[in-house]
Amino acid sequence: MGNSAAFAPLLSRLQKTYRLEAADLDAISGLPINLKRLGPNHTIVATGERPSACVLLVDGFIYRSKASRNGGRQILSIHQPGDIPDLQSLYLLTMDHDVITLRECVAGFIQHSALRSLVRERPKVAEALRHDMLMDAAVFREWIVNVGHRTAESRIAHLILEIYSRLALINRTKGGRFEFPITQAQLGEATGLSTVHVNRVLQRLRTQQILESRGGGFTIQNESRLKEISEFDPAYLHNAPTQFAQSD
Amino acid sequence: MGNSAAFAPLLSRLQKTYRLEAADLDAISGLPINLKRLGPNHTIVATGERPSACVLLVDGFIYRSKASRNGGRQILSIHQPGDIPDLQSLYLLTMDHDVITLRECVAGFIQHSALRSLVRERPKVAEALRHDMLMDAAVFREWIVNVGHRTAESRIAHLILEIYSRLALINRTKGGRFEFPITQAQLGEATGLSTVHVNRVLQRLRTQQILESRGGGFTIQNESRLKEISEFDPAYLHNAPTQFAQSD
DNA sequence: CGTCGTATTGAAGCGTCTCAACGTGAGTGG
DNA sequence: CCACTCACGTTGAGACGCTTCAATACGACG
Repeated sequence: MGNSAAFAPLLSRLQKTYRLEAADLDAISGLPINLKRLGPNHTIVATGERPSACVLLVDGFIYRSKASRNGGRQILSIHQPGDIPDLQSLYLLTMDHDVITLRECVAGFIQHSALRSLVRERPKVAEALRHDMLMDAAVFREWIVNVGHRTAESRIAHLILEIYSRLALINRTKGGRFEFPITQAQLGEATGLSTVHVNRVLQRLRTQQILESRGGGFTIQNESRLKEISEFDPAYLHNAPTQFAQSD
Repeated sequence: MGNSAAFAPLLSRLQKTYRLEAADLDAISGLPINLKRLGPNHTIVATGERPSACVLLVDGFIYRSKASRNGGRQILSIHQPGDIPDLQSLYLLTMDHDVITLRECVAGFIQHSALRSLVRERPKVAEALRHDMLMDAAVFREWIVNVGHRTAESRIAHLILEIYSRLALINRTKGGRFEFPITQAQLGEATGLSTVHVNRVLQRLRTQQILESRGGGFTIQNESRLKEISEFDPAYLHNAPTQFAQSD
C-alpha cells in the first residue's frame, strides 16, 4: 500500500526544519508504508506492547497518554500531521504509554526494519529523527511545568498556544484560527483539570474576548493577552533552524 | 585534569545495563574530563545558554528545573552519580532549562567534541547514550502524570520510590534506607506542592510508619503500602536488560 | 423524533495554598 | 561557652481554586 502523498506533511516539515537534501527526502518517501483510516478514540498502540512499526500521522490528531488505576488518563502530548508519535519505540522496546486517535485519522505504519535501514544509510535523516526525539522530551519538560506550576487559565492558554505554534509550522492556521477538534474532557485530561473547570475557564476566556472555542477549532482573538496569561515562550520548541547544533 | 575514577559510577551503570565490552568502557574512561567540586544550589548550566561540554555527575545530586516569572521553580528531574543530566545539549543547541546542584557535588565536564568522537568511534556507546536520552524522556512522561494526576501523598511517595529504585541500581541503598539530602521546599518544587503541604504529608507518612524522613535521607518502612499509595510501576524506567531493543 | 455525546450550570465540599508565627539545630564569632 | 544567625522544619487559621455530583441544554445524526 505504498502511497508517497502520505509523506507530504513529514517531508515538508523536515525540509523546512532540517534543510534535508533531495536524496534524503527521496529515501524517506520511498519507505514502504501501510496506510489506514482510523476511527475516533482508537488505541493504536497500548502500554506494554512491543511494536514492530512506527506510526506516521498523515491527517488528524493523535495523543499519547497514560492510564491510571481509577480509570483516569493523563494526556502527555498531542500530535499533528507529519509527526511520528511513537518514534522512540524504534529504540525503547516496550511502550510505557498509549497512542490514541483524538478523532478520525489517517495514519501510516512503517516497519522498524525499514526505518533502521533508512537511518543507517542516511546520516542526515538519522540526525533529523534524533532531533525530533529530543524535541519530544523538551515538550514533555514544558508540560511538567504546565500541569505542575500553572493556574487553570494558564495551562489551557499554554496548551492552545503550543498547538497553535506547531500547526503554524505546517500551515494549518489561518490568522488566529485553527481546526483542533478536542473535547473539553480531553482538554481536562491534558491539563490535569476536571471537565467542569475546563468549561468554566473556556467561558471566561471567551467572555473576555481572548480565545474563542467553537466548532472543532479555536480562534485566538487577543494573542498578546493569551501569551501573558500562559507564560508561553516558544523557545522550548527548538524550532528556529539557527538553533540546531552541528553533528560534528 | 583526567581522573578515571570519576567514571566509576557511569561505567558501572553502563556495564550493568547495556553490557558494553571492555573496549567501549576503556574508550569512555579515556575521555578528557575536568573535575570540579561544586557548592550547594549552584547553577551549572542556565536556560538560554549554549554549552560546549556535558556534565557527568560523580557524587551528590543534581536537578534540572525551569523557572517561572514569579520566582517559582518546577523541578523536572533529579540526577544521581553516573548520570549525564544535560546529555541532550550535545544535539539541542540551546538549553531550555537549568541544571542545578541539590547540595555539594563533584561533577566532571566533558567537551562535546570529545563525546562526539566517542559516539562516532563506538557504536555501542552511541546506542547506550541514545537509550539514556530516551529513558530521560520516559521519566518526564511519568512526571507529567505525577504532577498532573496524583494526590499529594501519591506524588511524594512516587518521587521517593523513583529515587529509591534508581539509587538501588548503583548500590546506594541499604535495605529501605538511602541518603538523599533534599529539603521540603525542593520536594515541593519537584511535586508542584507548597512547602507547608509537603511537610504535612511527610508527617502523615511518618506517623503511619510508612516512610521515615530525617537526617538527609529516607527510610521506607512499609514498602508495599508506599507502592500502593504511589501507584508506582517501575516499568517506565526501562531498566530490565531484557527490555532493550536491538539496534538492527 | 429520540438518542447520544458534548457543553453548560449550580451548589456543596475539600485539598491545597498563603500568610504568619514559632521551633530547632548547626555553624559562627565574640 | 554563650549569643547570634541562618536555614530548615513545624504549626495554626483562614481563604480559595478546583472537584464532585447532579441536573439541564444543546446539537448532530440516524
